[in-house]
Amino acid sequence: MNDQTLIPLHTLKVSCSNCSLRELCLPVGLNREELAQLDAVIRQSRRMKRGEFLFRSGENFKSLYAIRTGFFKTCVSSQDGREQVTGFLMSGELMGLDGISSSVHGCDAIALEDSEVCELPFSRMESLGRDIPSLQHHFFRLMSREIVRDQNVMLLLGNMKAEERLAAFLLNLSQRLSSRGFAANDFVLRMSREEIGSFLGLKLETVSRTLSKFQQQGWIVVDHKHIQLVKPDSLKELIAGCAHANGQ
Amino acid sequence: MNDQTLIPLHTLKVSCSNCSLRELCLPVGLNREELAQLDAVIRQSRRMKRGEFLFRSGENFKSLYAIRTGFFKTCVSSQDGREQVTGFLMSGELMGLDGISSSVHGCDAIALEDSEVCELPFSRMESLGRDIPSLQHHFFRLMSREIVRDQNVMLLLGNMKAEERLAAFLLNLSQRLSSRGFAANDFVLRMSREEIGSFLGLKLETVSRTLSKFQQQGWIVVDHKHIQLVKPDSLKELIAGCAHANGQ
DNA sequence: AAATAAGCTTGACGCTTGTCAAAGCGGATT
DNA sequence: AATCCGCTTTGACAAGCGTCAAGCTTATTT
Repeated sequence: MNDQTLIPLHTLKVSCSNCSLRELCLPVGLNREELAQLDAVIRQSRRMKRGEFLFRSGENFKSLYAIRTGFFKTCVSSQDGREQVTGFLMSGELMGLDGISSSVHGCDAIALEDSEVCELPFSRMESLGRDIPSLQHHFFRLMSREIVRDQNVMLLLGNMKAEERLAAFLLNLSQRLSSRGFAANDFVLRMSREEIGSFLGLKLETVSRTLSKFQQQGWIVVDHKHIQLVKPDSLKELIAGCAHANGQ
Repeated sequence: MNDQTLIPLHTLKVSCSNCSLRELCLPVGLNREELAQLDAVIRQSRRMKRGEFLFRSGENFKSLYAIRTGFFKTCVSSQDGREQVTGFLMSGELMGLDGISSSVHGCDAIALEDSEVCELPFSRMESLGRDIPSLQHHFFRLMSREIVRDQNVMLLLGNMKAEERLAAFLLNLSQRLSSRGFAANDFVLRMSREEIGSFLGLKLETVSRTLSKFQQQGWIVVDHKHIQLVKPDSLKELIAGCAHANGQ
């Protein structure tokens, strides 16, 4: 349900020298001068350890963050300690868009593995957008894409049963990983069963049971966090009829 | 969960001559020339009958629509006929933001009562934004606000029980109506029980039963679509601890 | 005005999922 | 290498909500 990358990452060389994120999540089609302007605005990348907060709900919003490498979750927490995971994000995806509306971050962003992000100071990106129309348009598209993603999650949470939710979740991960050049049917989950459950509106026991059920049916192989999709088509059948549920 | 109005509507006179929506959902702080530019871009208002589609999922996206008067729902429909209502929208609120990402509308927008909307051609708004920074910033804020709203709905669907969902729903409607100058505790629902249920991830019978339960407890009075909140504080207690659930 | 349809309420029942509990496993730490 | 702790799995049971069905009210049609 989350893929904000416009160009396939594996087709590009990532320049590690100065963390210019334009290869990762910014549009192609800029001329040399525009790229130079962009480079001047994008800050050095920041390295993060697993478990570290990139930002917290309530902090002042100044920047968007693009994931260079690694894996994050975003979540809103309630006063009594319950947390709702609102997304799992991987390389090339953007975090912090919800902070623009009130100049305060509306969620926490937490690294689920050692990661590297690029900081995009928003007000400078905004003014750069006025000089570079295609950049401005790209930001509107990114924000709209986030809205579409969220609506798909609403569909999932409002209409689907546990098995359908988990199938949609696995297929979405698979699709996003494969678009980044990783194996589509063999991957390692970066999040716990509890975090999956929070995202899908299920309890961790239900997640565990449902994964076991898929395995018993020979559709997947579960070895702790290592997942293999043996019969992805069976998973797809499960969510056939649930439009849009299979990611974008 | 949805209030995209930046200035209280009831403090403003709505100029009915030419549907300039700037009073409704566009920012204050523009000078005379900027307002003239805006007026040139905003199209005549369009009147709609109850049940009419403003746009449909899959249609080409060209414009955003601001509600001048009336009430809408937006929903995504699945292939097998199930529908998920993704929002209920009232005057001053904006529809169509999800279409920017792919140039195709991602949901249906349907009038729930006779309504009037203003069309905002997006590409012209986009270029106008480059000339008027505060307008550009306002659009980013509107889109971000929609993301925050959607995340709150995810929290509702993922974490809350039927009673909590319905309490949050009623209080959110109440708050948005009162910010428009209507009574906060006495209003008429424009949507059916089934549509409420679709939005809240519940079946219509559960919506009906839960409303009856609230009434039995003396918290509300239900007379078909006419709702009175007798003890709104009791509803608020119900969702205390569900952060952000009470709208923005 | 009668007839029909659509929406709403309420009850009985069953399924899905949550809750509580116990035990297994693996990774981290010392 | 041994111990501890967190995560996961699995079972038994309960609760909440969905499903099915009947009857009701209101709105629409003829």
